[in-house]
Amino acid sequence: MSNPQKTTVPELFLQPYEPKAHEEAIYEKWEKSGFFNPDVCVEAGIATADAPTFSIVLPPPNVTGTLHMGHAAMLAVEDILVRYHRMQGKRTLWIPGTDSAAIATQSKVESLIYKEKKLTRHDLGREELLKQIGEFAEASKNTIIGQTKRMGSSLDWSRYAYTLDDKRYRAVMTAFVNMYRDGLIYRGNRIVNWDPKGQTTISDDEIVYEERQATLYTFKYSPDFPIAVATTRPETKVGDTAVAVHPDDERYKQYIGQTFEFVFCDVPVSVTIVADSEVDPEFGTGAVGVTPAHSKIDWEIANRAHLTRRPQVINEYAKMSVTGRLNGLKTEAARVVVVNWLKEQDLLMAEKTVTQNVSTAERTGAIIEPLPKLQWFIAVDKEFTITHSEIPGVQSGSTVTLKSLMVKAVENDAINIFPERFKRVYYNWVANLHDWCISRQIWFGHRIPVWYRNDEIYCDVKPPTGDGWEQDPDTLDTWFSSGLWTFSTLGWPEETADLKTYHPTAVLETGYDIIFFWVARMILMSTYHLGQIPFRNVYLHGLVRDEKNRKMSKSLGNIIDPLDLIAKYGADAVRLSLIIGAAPGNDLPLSEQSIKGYKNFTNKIWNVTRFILTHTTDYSNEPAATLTDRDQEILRALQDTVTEITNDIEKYNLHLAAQKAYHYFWHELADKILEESKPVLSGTDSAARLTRQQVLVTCLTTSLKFLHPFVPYVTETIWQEMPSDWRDRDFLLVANWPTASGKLK
RNA sequence: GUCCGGUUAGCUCAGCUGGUAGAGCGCUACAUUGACAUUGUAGAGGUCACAGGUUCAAGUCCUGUAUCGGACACCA
Repeated sequence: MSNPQKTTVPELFLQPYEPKAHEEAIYEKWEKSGFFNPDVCVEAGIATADAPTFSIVLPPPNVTGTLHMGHAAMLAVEDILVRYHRMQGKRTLWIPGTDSAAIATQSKVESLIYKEKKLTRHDLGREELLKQIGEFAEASKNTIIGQTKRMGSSLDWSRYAYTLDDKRYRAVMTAFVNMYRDGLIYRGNRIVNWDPKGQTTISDDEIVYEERQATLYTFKYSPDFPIAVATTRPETKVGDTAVAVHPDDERYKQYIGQTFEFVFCDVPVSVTIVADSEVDPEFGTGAVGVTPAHSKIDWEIANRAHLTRRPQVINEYAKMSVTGRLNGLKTEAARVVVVNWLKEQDLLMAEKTVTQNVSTAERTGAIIEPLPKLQWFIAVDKEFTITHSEIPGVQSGSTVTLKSLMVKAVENDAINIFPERFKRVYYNWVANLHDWCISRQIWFGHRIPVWYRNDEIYCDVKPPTGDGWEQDPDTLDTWFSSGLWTFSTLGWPEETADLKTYHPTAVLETGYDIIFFWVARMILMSTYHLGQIPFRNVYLHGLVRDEKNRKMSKSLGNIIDPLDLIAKYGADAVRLSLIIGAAPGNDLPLSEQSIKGYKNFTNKIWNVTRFILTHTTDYSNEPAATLTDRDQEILRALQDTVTEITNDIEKYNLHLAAQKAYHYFWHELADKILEESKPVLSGTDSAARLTRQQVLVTCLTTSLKFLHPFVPYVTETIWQEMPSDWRDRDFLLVANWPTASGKLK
């Protein structure tokens, strides 16, 4: 028979729970345990060597500064998933990393240097600028890692990756070379989005459309020109080479094929009338002035009409480069000059105010100037043979395009998206996708592995031998390397054990605003390079807004620093506030008051523990008398709660799971069960007293387990203080998740 | 133009496969040196935007209307 162990209530429970006093120490203990690393868990027998795996790569924060609430939400969601699956005994891996974020970081550092020293990157030179950016990135990286740890994130730091480190560099170079050899990366002279302020090309996704008022001018090129055209940009008309009309338009049919020569505002211009069925005869005059060098659509019209002459009349600084009075003027100034000239010549027929969407660069705010440039592109519509495919619905050896791979991976439910409605958004984007311009005229990033010598071109991971080779000066779009992230972090292109074990990853969790930039590109890269999907599930969280439901922004001054909140209320409370009430894909307003409420909850857990410890100093876990009816009822309710929470987590309804865990613990266990247990515990029926003690201990340990993914710090702090025979493992971090059926202990 | 989402308690939002509504904060009254005032008990407060429809039964499914918001595309 057992000797009831005599325990005492640890002293720290006599004080209210103070997160600050415990959180950092607990995180250190976790790190020291090594259990964030699945290899250690296997060695320690916590996970079996053949246990199922669960892996997530952390969306790497940019090394541009510090973490914001969006990052905090992301970390909370991912950590909950990871902790849950780790407790399920899976080989669970969550890989941390940071992103060099090419343009974002370079422009930030450039502006800092300019503010301090009034120096530009050209004053510093490539090497010096890169050195300073490197230092900035390093400092920023350390800040971010520190903040990430404060949130309680159980990341395997031994596998930390940085997009510019040596391993990732190799991956990026290899990816480029492979795609180049398959003909999927090509160099082409095409209209690109040129950012005159940033002096670089940008992708379609880095454009922000701004609605502005503009004037639509209808005019004739010269007095004897037979067709009037309309434009909001008269200054570009000096670069026109054609007027396109619909082939069936009776008004203009007779002119098709004719060429007209004239001088337009000092510039000699030659315009041919061409037929193009894309032209809408109902719109405007039914005729389009074609400026092939300064409009994507016009470039394509010129292609279809086989027009080879495409004079560039605007340069990289958004200034005119032509003969005559317009030369050297900025486009806006040139527009005024041209309009005045049209008026003088009596060629202007109408002016109309219209609202139009102006393309601006997301990063610099400059108005995008479409320019023809020799750049590197990824061909998304080009057919090729996929040698190896594990993608459902795609046979090895079949003919595919990158676009078709991107569609198939989602279409066949190989990849699930939560919430599902974003699938449509995804398809929509893929359908509208054009060849992706991947070269950037900035210095910070992965330099393109291509060298030139006279007419020779060399592309390989390693530089060519011999003299006279010059490397392409451009770097790659940051999303090129980000697209490789699920497998570059696992050691690709080496065939590592990690890659075999943890890819495809289980979940990709990120904000819905980043689905195109990143999610789509990871699918592209992974299906092409590995013949695998990058992840089985996509969980999209919403934007964190302030309590008035406004976006957090610098200009509104409503940015909340997660670290301030953690200092005030503890990481657990911050995590709960970012989960409860936040359905996937929906924005969530963050109010400090609710965080305060959740801090109270952590104290509630603390005090329930204290109560149970106080009443179980003579506790014995020997099976004694049979459970009372009420005891059994309590255990059944506990069982049901475990089942519901487990199901909700499995379905990625973390907000429901957290809500239920919270509600059960406070309003069932604390408010009802504890209250009604008081007379039992102080009563004379010793058998009933003993079984109730056992039931309460079961309720507590089980609750700590299912609460742990949500509020890891307070639950682990308590776990560490509990009598050892109440625990199945020394760390709650790796304790066994309560089973949904069977006995609870 | 195409697509999508919201409209539920004073505020901010949950509510999965349909069964006479929930949380946090706020409000009212009472209690309390008793695990916890970072508290407890009780309570007020909602015709779940509106109108039709399906159903024994509809915030929950269907149709339409209003209104707010978002994404994408874009024509000169």
